[in-house]
Amino acid sequence: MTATTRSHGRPRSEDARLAVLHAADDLLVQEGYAAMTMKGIAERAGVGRQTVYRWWSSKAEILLEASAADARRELTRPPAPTAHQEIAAFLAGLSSFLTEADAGLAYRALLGEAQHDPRVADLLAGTDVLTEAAADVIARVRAGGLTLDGDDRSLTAELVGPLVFRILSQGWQPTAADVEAMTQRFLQR
Amino acid sequence: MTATTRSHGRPRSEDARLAVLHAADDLLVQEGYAAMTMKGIAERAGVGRQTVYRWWSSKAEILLEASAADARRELTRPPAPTAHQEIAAFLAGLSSFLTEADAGLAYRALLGEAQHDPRVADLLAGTDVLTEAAADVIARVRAGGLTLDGDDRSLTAELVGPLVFRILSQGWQPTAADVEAMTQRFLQR
Amino acid sequence: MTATTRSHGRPRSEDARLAVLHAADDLLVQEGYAAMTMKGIAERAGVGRQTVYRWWSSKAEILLEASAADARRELTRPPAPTAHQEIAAFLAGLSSFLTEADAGLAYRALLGEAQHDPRVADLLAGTDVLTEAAADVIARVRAGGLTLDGDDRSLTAELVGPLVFRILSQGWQPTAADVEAMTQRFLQR
Amino acid sequence: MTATTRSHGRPRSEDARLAVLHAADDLLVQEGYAAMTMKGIAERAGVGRQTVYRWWSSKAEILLEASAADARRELTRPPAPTAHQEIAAFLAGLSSFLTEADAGLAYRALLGEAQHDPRVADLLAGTDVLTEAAADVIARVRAGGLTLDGDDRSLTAELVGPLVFRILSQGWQPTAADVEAMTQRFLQR
DNA sequence: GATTAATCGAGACGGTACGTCGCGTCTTAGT
DNA sequence: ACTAAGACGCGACGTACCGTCTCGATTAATC
Repeated sequence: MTATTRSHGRPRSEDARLAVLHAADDLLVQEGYAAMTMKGIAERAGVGRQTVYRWWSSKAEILLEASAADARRELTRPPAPTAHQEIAAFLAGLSSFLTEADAGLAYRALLGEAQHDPRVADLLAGTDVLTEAAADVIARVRAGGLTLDGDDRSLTAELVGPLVFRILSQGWQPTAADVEAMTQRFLQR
Repeated sequence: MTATTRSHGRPRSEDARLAVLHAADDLLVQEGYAAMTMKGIAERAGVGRQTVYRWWSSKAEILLEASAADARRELTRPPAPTAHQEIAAFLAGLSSFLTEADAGLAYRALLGEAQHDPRVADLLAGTDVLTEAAADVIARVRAGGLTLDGDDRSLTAELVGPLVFRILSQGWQPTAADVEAMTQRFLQR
Repeated sequence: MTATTRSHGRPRSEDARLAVLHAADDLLVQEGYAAMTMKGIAERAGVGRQTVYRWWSSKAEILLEASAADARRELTRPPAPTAHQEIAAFLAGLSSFLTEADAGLAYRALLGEAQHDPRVADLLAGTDVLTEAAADVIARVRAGGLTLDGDDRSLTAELVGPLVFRILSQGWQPTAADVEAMTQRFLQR
Repeated sequence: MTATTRSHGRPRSEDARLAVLHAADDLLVQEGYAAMTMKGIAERAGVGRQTVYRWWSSKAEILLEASAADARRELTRPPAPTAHQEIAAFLAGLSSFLTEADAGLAYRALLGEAQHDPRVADLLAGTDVLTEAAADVIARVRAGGLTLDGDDRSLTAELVGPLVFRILSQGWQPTAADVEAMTQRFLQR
């Protein structure tokens, strides 16, 4: 498919691409969101500014590309024997993802930006890693024999919504007991 | 308390204060978050920029002051006879608040900014109108005789979290049937 | 006249104005015309870029304001007893002005830029210090009793044109003898 | 000499060379000096940028090559019977060359650039078409029997300097009467 | 005819200046 | 003391052009 677009000209530099993604991630983690400017990213990456603008149209796109793979990996847990363990492990992972992981910081920044900028909202609505990961867990639990009524969308929202809301709005840091309680509540239906 | 500090000199202008609050709200609603700059607010309010900085230290403070009262009013519903109606009315109101109301737009903007800026996060953690309104509803339902196990924080998060998450992350527009389903799910415990 | 425009707001900073003019002159002399960028001027002057753009619309305007007074001073010679001495002194001064003086470098840069940019051409056509200085000399010589036929414009062009042309196009460095010869030629009419 | 260095490999494309020269000229005339960029020339010529840089090291070189032949042709007049006619025709031609002709525009641009850039100054000092054409006229007039004292350089500068200076510095548009007057002045020695 | 080598077009690369905009501060005159 | 006005130093914005560097494709002279 990309082979059809084989054109002349110097090919895109993979080095530059990776340098930009790493620079964006580093800036976000080390200097904070405000310091993650297009100019700053380009300079830290040792890349021309035009090169950044040529391939990404906003900070959000860079951040999404920089963090999506990490986020997916960090939100994925090996299968557990029981539904309870499955859910509990997922919620614990989600909690540390949102409060500690670099990719989680990026996810929160993206979700935040989406409230300001409709273009980012569209971007995020297309590929929401968090919802995807939750849907996977739901599917695995169902495959394990447990009956859960409700459509997938609703269930994923019920699984992650309460935890995400408390973290986003109150900066909550859930304890192991909190996670256990949430797990029981979720399965109590 | 301000009365004790009555000093001589020109008193603070209430006109200027209201003009700033209205200008901020108008800009957010009509021009979007990006256009809601300190400079723009001052100009639209017909107010000196220093006057803005003298009384508010950030856009978030202005927005909070401009929208908190409206948000509280819009999220408050008259008591309903049954717990089911109570919850359903609240969720319906919350849904339209977040997707249609000006104050809801402001709330989302604040929640978004809080993911980028710790100072805004603190501001919001102190007075989260959404959590407060949900806690009121929970209290009313309990006063109505229904037993709900779980602490208030957990219950409010379970009440609003799923809906809020789907709206924030996917731009969801819940239908009446969706609200009814969520209500039943919440009460099914 | 400016008193009528007395308005509110912080008044223009004379420090900033002078810093910009000196920075422009320094850059031109020390680093060359190519280094005399708006950005470079602002940085060397320790001034915001907006401040430069607020008061001058182009490098040419800055350069004109920075060099006009110096140019006028350097092209003005004390009255001499004879017409021959008057002309010779002026041509010698003009020669060193164009080939050595900082203000002369600025004048050449402006004249050069005028060939590229009609706006600079208009600027220069309005106040050409070189023509003015030559006209003064012509007037003094006439006041001294010498009859010179031809209108002022033509005479000034005949006085300075040959010398200027050779300097601009060939980078000529006239000797004392060259100046003497030009003087005799000019008066030989 | 280039013939001896005939190596194998693809030979230089004459099409590309002409396309570049025409593109440069077109851009200067139609869009102005500021639009005559290396990038713009290459694009308009339908030529790779490297091809331009391979054969010319600056815009000035392109412009010189693009305009020199035209300039020479336009400044050359057929011999006239009298010295007066010879000079008058040359000055009239020079006037229209500088104020109307495309090649004249290129010449002025080069002369202007030479005031900013020493490399262009050297380029122009080597082959100044205007001085050459004037020298030819002087030579013809002398061959016609008229005695003109002064070396060639001085005479050519006296012939063209006044006119060129007024055009370059004031944007003068000489009339036929002006040219006639200049002619008489020049021959009045 | 196959190989070789310099050229061609295209276009991405790291840089840097452009002119604008918003930041938060400051300095006026006026109320 | 507070107000509106507006200039200040600062720095990011997104764009344009700089001159260089790969690419695949051409085009002769040489093998």
